[in-house]
Formats: sequence, C-alpha cells, structure tokens
Amino acid sequence: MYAYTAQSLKAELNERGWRMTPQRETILEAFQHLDEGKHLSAEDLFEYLEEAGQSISLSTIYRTLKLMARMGILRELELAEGHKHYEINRPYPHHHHHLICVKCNKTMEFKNDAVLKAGVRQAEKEGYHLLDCQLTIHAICPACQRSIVPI
Amino acid sequence: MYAYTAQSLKAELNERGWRMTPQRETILEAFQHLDEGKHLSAEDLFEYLEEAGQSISLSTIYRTLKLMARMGILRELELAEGHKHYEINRPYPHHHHHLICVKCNKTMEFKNDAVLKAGVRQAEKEGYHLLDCQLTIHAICPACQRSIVPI
DNA sequence: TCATTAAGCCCAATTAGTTGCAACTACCGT
DNA sequence: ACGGTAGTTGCAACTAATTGGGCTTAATGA
Repeated sequence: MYAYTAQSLKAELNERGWRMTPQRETILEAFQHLDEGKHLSAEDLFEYLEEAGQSISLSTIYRTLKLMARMGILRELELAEGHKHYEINRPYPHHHHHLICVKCNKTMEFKNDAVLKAGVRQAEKEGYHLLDCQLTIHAICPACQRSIVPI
Repeated sequence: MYAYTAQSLKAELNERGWRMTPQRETILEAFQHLDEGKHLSAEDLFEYLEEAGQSISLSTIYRTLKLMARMGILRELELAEGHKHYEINRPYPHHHHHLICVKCNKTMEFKNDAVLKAGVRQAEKEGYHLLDCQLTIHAICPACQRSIVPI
C-alpha cells in the first residue's frame, strides 16, 4: 500500500505485460484529486468525467476500477446498498475505516492504527501480500435509534 | 450482537411491529445449523431449502436475508465477486474476520479480539448501536504470488 | 373467532456489471 | 522512427442478482 503516480502505475502495468493508456491515467488522476473521504461509484466517475469533458466509456471504467482495485491502487467499498464505491488507497497515516448506519446509510470515517496493524500482521503471518484492509462497522446511528420508522 | 433463538427473534420482530413466519424461522434455523465458517448466498440457501423439502421463494429469501442482516442477526459478506454471502452473526468468542485472495478468491477466517474491541469502542464513542463489525483483508495468497497468470 | 394488514408468492422489471468483437494504439525490438 | 503484436477501448447485446407489483395467505391483537 503506497501512493501511486502516473509513472509508477505505468511501471507496474508494464512489469505485468499491461499498458498505460490515457484512460487509465485520467481515472488515476480523478481519484488523486478527490478530497479525502470521498468515494465514487462507476456511474459517478462516468458522469464526473463526462462533465469534465474527459468522457470514457462505462465498460472501460468498470474494467479499470476492478483492475486498479486488484492492484491495490483503489479500495473497493461496500457502503450503501446496490453498488460498489471506490476510493484511492492511501497508506498510513491516511488509512481509515468506515462506520455505516444501516438505516440512513450515513457513513463516517475513522482511523485506528491497532486495526491496521492487526491486518498487516495477519496477512504477514499467512504469507499473503497485503493490498487493502478495511474494518466495516454496521450499526444504527443515534438519530435513527430515536426515529420511529422501522429499519 | 447476541445469539438468536426462534423465540427471541419473534420477540424482536413483534417489538418492531413485524411478524414471525414459518419462512423466517426456517431460514434462521438453516443458518443456526450451518458449521462455523460456512456462509451461503441467497441462491445457495434457496437450493439448500429446496433439497430439504422446505422450499421458500427466492424473493422471500432475498427479503429475509436483508432484513436479518439489518437486524444484526446475519452478517452480509462481500467475499468472491458477484453476489453476497450470509452467515450467522455470532458474538464473542466466535466473532471472526476474513482474509481474501483477490486472485483465486480463497477465503480464510481469523479471530482478533483487539479488532472487535476497536469496533465496539468506535461505535460506542459515536453513540451507534453496533450490529456487526468485520475486518476484510484483500491480499494475494502465497500460491498466487508464485503463479505466472497475471491478476 | 374475526378483522386488520403485514408477509409471501409468482412473475415481470430493473439494473449493476460483463462480454464479444471490430477498430485502435501502446509497447518493444529493430 | 517504424512496424508488428497483443493489450485496450467502445459499443451494444447480454447476464444475473435483486426488487417491485398485484394478488393471496396468514400472524397478530381485540
């Protein structure tokens, strides 16, 4: 888990026999410029690039997001219902986790070094090469606990 | 996060104005009898019940799984690609996490009290009512690191 | 027991995500 | 720089997980 640049992305792609393309660079940049704590779905990214005049086809976006997640560049998040979200995978000390209200889908980030360390240690112990490590807490927020509306 | 019985499930459903039904009880039982570390997709459960002569329609299964996950009875797992898996949400000391190989999808369970505690503490700190807390590690297993096949 | 109304069932609809394929182009070697 | 090769893109068709509608069944509370 380290910070990628266009150069290091190209290097790693080539090392594996893959290619750097304008689309991949554009998508990497989009995530790099995203504020901390922001995450996008495939559709979000598609619309965002559309508006920015950098239109990339949806299938390429899906392919690239999955590729980058599998390379450890992006984190695939399971937040609200229905579809995945992605954010750039920043190393410590930016690494964080998510607390999600299952009623209103409000999402909070939080950091916890002990959890990250536990993840690193577990992967090491089993000889795995770590890509991402996320603690996801499903819970009900204070406001929704008070609300009368059932789940 | 505590162990449910048919009685306590009924009580909690009724408390919220919902009903206990034979289908819900059947589904709860199916998960209770599952070995530790086993998890089922909606389709898996459908087929399993079919074979057991306890056929329940797929849409009911989907609705029930989601309901029970939102009540904290089941854990919704994002393991291999394509569809969710569910397992019963057991309290400490059975509570566990997952280490997943992104290449071959092999999944290992592991326990870590520090992580569970960190989750409990974070939820408490924010006044959230905890339902589930799962650390998911995406990584590449030793065998796949050696494999020539690209990602 | 009865009335109310949530829950279940069947099936159609939706939709996130994938795939086949022809055209294109990054990369490597010369 | 140039050209061949193989990875990549974009489009459109497709797949499969999940959801919704309309009607029926049955759990709950009086």
